[in-house]
Amino acid sequence: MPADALSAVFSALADPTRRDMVARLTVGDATVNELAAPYDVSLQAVSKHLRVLEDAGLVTRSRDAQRRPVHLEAEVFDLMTKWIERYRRQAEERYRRLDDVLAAMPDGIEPTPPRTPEKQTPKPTRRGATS
Amino acid sequence: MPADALSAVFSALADPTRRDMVARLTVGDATVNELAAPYDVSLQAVSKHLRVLEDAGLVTRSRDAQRRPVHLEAEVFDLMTKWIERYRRQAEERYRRLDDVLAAMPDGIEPTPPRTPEKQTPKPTRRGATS
DNA sequence: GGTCTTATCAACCAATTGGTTGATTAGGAG
DNA sequence: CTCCTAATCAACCAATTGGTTGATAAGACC
Repeated sequence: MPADALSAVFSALADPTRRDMVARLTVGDATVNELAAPYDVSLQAVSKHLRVLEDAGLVTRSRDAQRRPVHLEAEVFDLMTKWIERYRRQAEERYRRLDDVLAAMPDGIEPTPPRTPEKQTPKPTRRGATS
Repeated sequence: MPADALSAVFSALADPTRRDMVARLTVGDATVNELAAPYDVSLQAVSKHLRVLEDAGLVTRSRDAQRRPVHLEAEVFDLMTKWIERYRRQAEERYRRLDDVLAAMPDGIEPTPPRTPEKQTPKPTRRGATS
């Protein structure tokens, strides 16, 4: 039940069984029983997994008599993809720039290392944990 | 400590503080103290977060006197991206096909709904949980 | 040598998680 | 109405998680 959406999605997919169910659902909607079939766990456990996926917005459930077909909401993937790509690109960009600097550098001079040496932010008390 | 790499990565990024640290590290390597500065938690807590990120292969730590600079390993992102893209594409492909079928359909006939109606897999006992 | 800084290890704690079993709801079939 | 099927709710349990404090290790500084 993490408040923010991104945490919920990552957390939901951190479980191999749940990832497996998502994979299964790309093939088409399925009932809880159908989803449970491959796994050696109780139906209730599967039900719980589905709730996690639902809370994360990865699946929705509709109604068909006493069955509750589960449907994959692929759009949520975009949330993750965006987050990942953003920082991946940023990190790669950084290396590219660093490589350029090193390449352009005449041998023997000190390059001001990329380790962010400057500020040390004294940071107030903190130990008492205000929140 | 999930055994499989993908679970470890997803799990590591399921925490907003840890995602934040990853974001910070795209700018450049940092020491534990530098990483801890923005957060209102103990240094030990940050140390633990870093261990989770390290176990997931998202960061590595080197040595610089008594400092342990943390370095982002952006390649691991690919693991996730691959998994996500695979199933996202699969899901989108499925809808595309479904749309085609519906579009090609003359009005008024029963389209065999996309809800995977066929097999019901009797599945043996199961309730006793063998593993 | 002592002491300050940087960081980890160790024990503990409350909350969450993934699983269980048992009871219950909801709807179709006899 | 009674029974069967599909699924959820509820209570419980062990393991994991994110946090804490206290002690310790490893170097630099004087």
